[in-house]
This record gives sequence, C-alpha cells and structure tokens, in this order.
Amino acid sequence: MTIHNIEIAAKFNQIADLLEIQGENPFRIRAYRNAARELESLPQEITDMIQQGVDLTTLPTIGDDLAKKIEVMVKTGEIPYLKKLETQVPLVLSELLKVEGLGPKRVKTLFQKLNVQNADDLRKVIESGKLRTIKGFGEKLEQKISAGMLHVQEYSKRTRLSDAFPIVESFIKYFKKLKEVKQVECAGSFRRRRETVGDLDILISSNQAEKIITHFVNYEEVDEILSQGDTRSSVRLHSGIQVDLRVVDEASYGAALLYFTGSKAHNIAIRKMAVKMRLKINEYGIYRGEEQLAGKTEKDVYKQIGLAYIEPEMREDRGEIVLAQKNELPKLITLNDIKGDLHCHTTASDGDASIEQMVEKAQALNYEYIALTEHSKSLTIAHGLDEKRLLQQLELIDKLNAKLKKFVILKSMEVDILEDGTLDLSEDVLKQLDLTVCAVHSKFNLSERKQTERILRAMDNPYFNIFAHPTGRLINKRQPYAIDLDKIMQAAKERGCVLELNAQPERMELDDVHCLQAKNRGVKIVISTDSHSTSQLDNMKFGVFQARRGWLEAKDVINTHSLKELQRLLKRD
DNA sequence: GCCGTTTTCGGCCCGACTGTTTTCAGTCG
Repeated sequence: MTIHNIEIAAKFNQIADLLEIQGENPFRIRAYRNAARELESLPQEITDMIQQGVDLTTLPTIGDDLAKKIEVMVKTGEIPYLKKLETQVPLVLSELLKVEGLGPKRVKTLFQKLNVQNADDLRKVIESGKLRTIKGFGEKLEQKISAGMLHVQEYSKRTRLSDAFPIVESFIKYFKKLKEVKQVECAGSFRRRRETVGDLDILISSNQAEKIITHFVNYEEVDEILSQGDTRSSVRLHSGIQVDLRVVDEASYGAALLYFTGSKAHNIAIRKMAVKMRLKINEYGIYRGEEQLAGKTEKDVYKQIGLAYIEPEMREDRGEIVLAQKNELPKLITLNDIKGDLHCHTTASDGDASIEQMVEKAQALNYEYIALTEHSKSLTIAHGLDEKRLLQQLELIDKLNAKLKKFVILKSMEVDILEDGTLDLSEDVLKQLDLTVCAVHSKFNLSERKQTERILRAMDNPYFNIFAHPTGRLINKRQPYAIDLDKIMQAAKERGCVLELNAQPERMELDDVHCLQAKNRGVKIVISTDSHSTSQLDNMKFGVFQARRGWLEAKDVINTHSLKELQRLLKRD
C-alpha cells in the first residue's frame, strides 16, 4: 500500500478540525495545518523519503512528534491519535465546519447542547425552532446557516483561472469608470495565477471608500451582499463566485496588495521576519512602533525586511524568501519569450482551422515557428492520420514553407503511445518528421507500474521527443492517471526527452510543483497550447502562468529558443 | 506542536465585519 502525501495531509487537517472543535491550543492546531500544507506542496513522496532514510524532521513544520505520526501512517495507513480523537468528537462534525457561518465554537455548542452531528441534524433543529433557544444563535445567524447549508457543495468548488479572467476583467472595467478609483487590481490566488481560484479579491486605492463600496454592491452581476463595512465588503455574484473588496489609501496600497495577494503561508513567513526585526507588517504598511516605514508599493515593503521583489506567482513559501534574501530569484519566463507553439491541430484531424489560418495567427503572435501535430491513426475518433495522409500533409507543408518568410512550419505529429509502449507510426515515417509529440490517449486506468513502464518503453524509441499530456488530468473533472513522474523525469533527462506543459485551461498538465521538480532535475519543458482552433493559440498565457508558478525561466523552456537552438535541443544522442 | 543570530521555554501574523452582546466572541480572509 502506498500512502500519498495528500492523504497524510488530509488526516492532519482532520486532526486540526477536531482539535479546533474541542477548543484546543490554537498554535497546536496551526502546527497540524502547517504540516498539512507542507506535505501538499512537497515535490517528493514522503513514502519514498522514508524508504531512502531521510530524516523527516529536517522538513520545515515537521518535528519529532509529527514525524513519528507520519511514519506510523505510512506503515499502517492510520494515525492512532486521530482514532482516539474520534472517540471524543465525531469526525463528521468537521463537515459542518464547511457551512458558512459555522466555525469550531458554534459547531461545538451545537454538538453539546443539541447533539447536532451532521447536516440532517442541523436542518431538524432549525425547523423545530430549537436552534434559536441557544444563547448566541439569533434569527440572522439562523438564516445565514440555513442558506450556507444549501451551498456547501456548490461554493466549495474552485473556478478555473481561465473562467475567472473575463469576470475579473469586467469588474476592473466597471471600477475604472469611477474617478475616485486611483488603483484597482485583483489580488488573491488570481494574481498568483493558481490554476483554480476560490473567490476573487479586488483591491482598490481611494480616499472615498464609502462611494467605492456603494458602487461595488450595486454591480449588476451581484446576487447577494454578504457583508458591507466601511473599508471592505463581500458579495456573491449570479455565477456563484464570491468577490471580496477592500479599499485602502494610496499610502497603503502596496502593503494591502501584498497582504491580499498572499499566499497565507508567504504572508506569515514575511510577517515573522518583520517581527524578528522588531517591525510589524499589516495591510496598511510596515511599521516600527507607530511610524510607517513603507506601504505605497510592494517593493518598498519587501525592501524594508531585506528582500528583493518577489513575483506573485512565487509567493507560496516554497523557498522563494531565502532566494529573495540572497537576491538570487529566478528571472521568470514571460509570454514575450515564447517563439512558437509545438502542439496544434488543423482540420486534417480534429481541429477547426486550416493550416494557413493557424500559420497566419501564429505569425500575428510574432512566432517564428509552429509544429503541426495531428493525431495518429489509432485515434479514429479524432480522425487520426495514417501514414498515407500524413505524407500528403508533409508535402503540403514543404510547399507552404517554400513561400513563407521568417517563419517555418515544423513537421510533426501527436503520436499515440500504444498500450505496449510502441509508437503508432512506422520508423520510416517517424524519421521524416522534425519532432514528435507523444501521448497516451487510451488505457488510462493501468496500474502505476504498468503505465510508467509503458511510457518508459516509448521513450526508448529514438524518435520520441516530447512527452505530451503527462498526467492526463482534466481540472474538476478527471483525476490524473497513475504514473511515476519522478521516474519519467529521470528517464527524460537521460534520454534527452522533453516534457510538455499543456496550456489548455482545463488541462494544465504539468502542475506548478511538477515544473519545479523538472527544473531541479534539469529536464526541459515545452509549453504548448494543443490548439484546435486559431483562438486557442492565445491560451499560451495560461501555460506561461503555470510555468512561472513552477519557477521556470526562459532557458528552461525549449520554445523560447530560436529555431536553430530548438533543433539542437530536440536532438537525441 | 514547532522553533531558536536576544530564547530549549515561551513565544507563535494581523485586522475587519457581524450579530448579539451591552463590551465582545466568533468567523473570515
């Protein structure tokens, strides 16, 4: 049995929930949550680390006690301490914590006074009017809890970054019309470009907070006003997304932006640094006693604690602060660095646009090259090309290339990796291609060992260049297939293969942690849109966002290079 | 429960809004 990091993290979070309901020491609770977060973003599996004899207490947030609990969990699949807690407080109570308006204190009260253990119990005590008999539970709170229960599922779902974009853009536009607005930005995980966002955090600088708040709650897409104060307000939009607004003075804008961009872990880390220097950071600025030392820009605030400016995408407390101290932060890749797209389809297989249309759009994006990567014959549903049709396309590409100036169409194909690890094209044809983009399109449910072996065998083929769709996941829809990416990366490094970061917003395979892992291993990445239409070529930005979250620089990504250099990088030994 | 360039004990990030109080606890970000 393999215990994954996220499973241990989940157990730690459950322990934290139960301790919270019991009213335990908040710092002890935080210790469990910190450890859970650490485990979630750990690039290596704990199980492997234990096998390699790594001392877990060398990890931040993990001490002697938690290290022991992790080891027991890995060995037995359970944490006895959690079992013990469950005999005192039913675990299902943690579900109630997800209801808006209910926190640990209220859940405990409901459990003790009315024996409420789950949503059903809660509904019953509301209907019978018993809830209101409890001290501290009034009419308004009852309404809030009732509404909250209806939406637990719906609102806990995170929105894909690409879906949040148009919502944010119209919000920003709406606020820019107001002359009282000096600066406006969407902070939070949106600004950190996480692949999904929970709610949206809009920050505005203005000296007319009241007017801004009124403008905010009157926005036409607002369905419900959740709170409305002097400087902050929250609403729920018709789309179900919650939006939080905060208004500050210009003198505090940078500090507030820093605070509302997060992540929470990053904020806590820099505030701790400030405390050590006898300073205090809050959303209004950085202070020595009453005196504000900085606050107008984020850069000023970082500078006061001896840090270089850290890009939002890196603010996850994954080691970026140490690098900022040493002034050794990576120079993150930007959209401007991209010189071409190496994964696109045309009408020849399952795309919507012709070759000419795709080329025209790629040229408009100032690209120097594009690779046409139709599906191969096994993928009949996508009208995959057999050898004969592919050869016809190659001829056509030659003709078009002869006419093009300062732009090259690369001959390629999205080759299916069959179940036995062979490629879905004969060597005769493979050798006529400039590069191959190889991917799994069937048999997703093989065991991790078999799936990994399948890919490794495919990589042994000297014509294998890019491993596309490396996890097969669809955000909010399909889990990644079981695969040992660590082994794959090792093999890619040895064989000179490249891993694809697929920029389709619903895919985003690899994730940020994978990117960082690849970078550390020296494995090259290609960011590709997998476009099936001309407009999808614009999805490149989402791939770049993800790459930035994974600390990638232009040099780590092969399609930032000129054609000549690209060809050198693709060459296998 | 973790952690250490003032500490192996005593700290642990910080503030706004709501509802139900009648001066503040609870929740949230």
